[in-house]
Amino acid sequence: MARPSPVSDQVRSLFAAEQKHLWSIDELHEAVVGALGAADYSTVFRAVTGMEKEGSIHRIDLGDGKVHYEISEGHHEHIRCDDCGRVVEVPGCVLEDASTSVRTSTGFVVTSHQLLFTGVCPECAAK
Amino acid sequence: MARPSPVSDQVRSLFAAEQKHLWSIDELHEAVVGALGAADYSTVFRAVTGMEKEGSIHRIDLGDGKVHYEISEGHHEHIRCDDCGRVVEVPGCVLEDASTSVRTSTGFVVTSHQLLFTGVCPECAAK
DNA sequence: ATAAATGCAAACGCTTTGCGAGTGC
DNA sequence: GCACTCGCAAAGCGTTTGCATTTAT
Repeated sequence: MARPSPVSDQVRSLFAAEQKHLWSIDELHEAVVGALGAADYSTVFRAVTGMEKEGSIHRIDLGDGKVHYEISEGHHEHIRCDDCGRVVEVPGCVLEDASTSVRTSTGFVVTSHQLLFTGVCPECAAK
Repeated sequence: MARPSPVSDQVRSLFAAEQKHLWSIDELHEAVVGALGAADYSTVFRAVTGMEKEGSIHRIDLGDGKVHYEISEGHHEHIRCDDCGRVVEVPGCVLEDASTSVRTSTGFVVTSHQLLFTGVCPECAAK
């Protein structure tokens, strides 16, 4: 019952690929165009929002006015360079049992979290 | 040399007030209009961006597409209810010495961070 | 006169949606 | 024929900016 969907498929492959883990819709669009020759931004957008509803990817807000998406497996945090804007993944979860302490202090049951460090990357520090 | 600036002053008072610590530009605008009778959104916007440059307030991104601002003193984190969207401040910094561990794992020197928990607030859990 | 604060309106950037056309099944 | 994907274009929405006006010094 499903028709071939080259654009959506390509978006999925991009997320599945190991090279990059954090994508803006724009970057995805560019990559899809590069791979398929042509693709519409809105099609990429719909593929992405579909995947988000499925739960296979989720939004990451880097505070730069653009929405980013990341594959759901392997939760982790990010750190962004104040200078060049580069974003790097912070291996491991820095917040192991913070949720219980948050629960006692606020009464909220923590379901998820998103942490963004900012700092200066080695390259920028070297300048 | 300075002219009276009722709008900017009002914005500053709002941040100085203890009642609310997290403001969207929209909310600030509404509050200023309520207090002064009239004020332009762009004027509030300019007051806010000025304060941000001064360093007296800083942006907080709650991932809802709007920019929020918060007074700089007393760094802390936030938790937002998945259900009703309510945002509550998490007392204390949950990340005491995470920065050194981040530094060893990524090489970045951490200058700041922003953490957003999401969860379910007591009221919504009661439903 | 000068410089600052403000209001108004339009531009902008990115996200989101409506709709019609194309196409496997 | 049907359901689904796609492309195109426009609408939204919040942020940002240009410009003219007002006003205290």
